[in-house]
Amino acid sequence: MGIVEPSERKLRSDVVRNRASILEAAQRHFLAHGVSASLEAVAKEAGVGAGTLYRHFPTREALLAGVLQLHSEELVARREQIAQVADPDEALRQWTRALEDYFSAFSGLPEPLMAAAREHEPGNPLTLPCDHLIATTGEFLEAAQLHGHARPSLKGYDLFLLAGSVAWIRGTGAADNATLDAMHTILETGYNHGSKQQIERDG
Amino acid sequence: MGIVEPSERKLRSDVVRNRASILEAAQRHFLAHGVSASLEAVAKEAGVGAGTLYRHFPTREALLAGVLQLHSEELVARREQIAQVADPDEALRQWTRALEDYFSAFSGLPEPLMAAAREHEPGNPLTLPCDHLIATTGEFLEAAQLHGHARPSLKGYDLFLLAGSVAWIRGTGAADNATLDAMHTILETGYNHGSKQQIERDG
DNA sequence: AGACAATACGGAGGTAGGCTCCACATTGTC
DNA sequence: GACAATGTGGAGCCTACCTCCGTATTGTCT
Repeated sequence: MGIVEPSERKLRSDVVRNRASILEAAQRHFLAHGVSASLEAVAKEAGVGAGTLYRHFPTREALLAGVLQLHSEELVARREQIAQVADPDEALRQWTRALEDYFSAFSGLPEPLMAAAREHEPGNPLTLPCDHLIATTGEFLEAAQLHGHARPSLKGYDLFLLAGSVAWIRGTGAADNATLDAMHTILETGYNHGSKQQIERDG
Repeated sequence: MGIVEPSERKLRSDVVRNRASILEAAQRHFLAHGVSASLEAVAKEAGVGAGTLYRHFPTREALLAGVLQLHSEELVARREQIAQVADPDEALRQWTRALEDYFSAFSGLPEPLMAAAREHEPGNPLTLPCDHLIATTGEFLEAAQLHGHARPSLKGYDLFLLAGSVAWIRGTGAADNATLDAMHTILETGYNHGSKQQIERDG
């Protein structure tokens, strides 16, 4: 139906070179200064002008999405691996931890991610990956609800947000490892309770 | 030992007038645009120059602390009221909700608050109120640990951060009421579990 | 190889907000 | 009423975001 035109013209070499250079520099700056890093500094470090950066990535979110592409692929790999786990409760636990790690890649990352999950406009380049993550969370959750101990009333979105909020706390630097452990324990106890009693009754 | 000089000179009338005007305008702008509201806009609305604003409140945190003063007093009143509740679990629940509401006064408020709780430098004017809130949380928590069902391993700081992270989610607008309810349920289940079993065993 | 058209580049420049500084105005006191 | 202390305002500098367009680079076609 639609006219398909896969690379009607060959990509110019400077385009791919600059794009890679920008992504590299952005990754470094986001790591060092969080998602609010100066885009002008990124452009300078990438050796391109501001205009070039904004042509490749019109918004900060677009640049973030580009940098996160690599991380997303890692997360997909981890998903496959976790899907092999027999115990659905343990799988859900591992997935929520993986999600939290993904959110914690850069300080301040949860903010644009949660915003993208909220506003379902197709304009935001982060919306697509977010929806994918929410769906995957829902799959692990449903398995744990059917054959494990996960609270039945929950939705994948709930756990998605919860992972985001813990990642946010991590990003602020306000929580040391002991506090983080406490939060994980509370959360995992909380979302597994409710169905546990039923199972114990049925068993 | 120290030289005490309580109001060596009478406060100038323009000082108190401007201070009040600034706080009023800031309250409005923080409400409307979150804690990142433009301080120049605040100054303009207060009818003062930028210099005056910055002399009264050298940093955004100082201005925030000023605006939060009123809220803090409300929270103290609520604390007194909650302290009357007989059931320590219920008291802890109410206090964490009150804390969360306090954090949710302005969009983006949890960020500077958590930062102030982390860095224990006396320079930050938000550190003092934060420490107070953490201490109060610890008191309610200890009561619930001794005579209720609260998990023994927890610290007041853990629940403080948890309340902050839920408030942060609220501020993003990513969570509707159903999701917020789910998060509260998970959290309250989670921080009450662990001791519950001991009590049931003892009972 | 050379020329041409399409495409991309870069940085100047406009906008906005944070924060400082100091000539001037206001205020309390004597 | 005069004087010293104190406060005021906004001009001005800085940093960052983002756009625009004259110029440079690249791929293609002959």
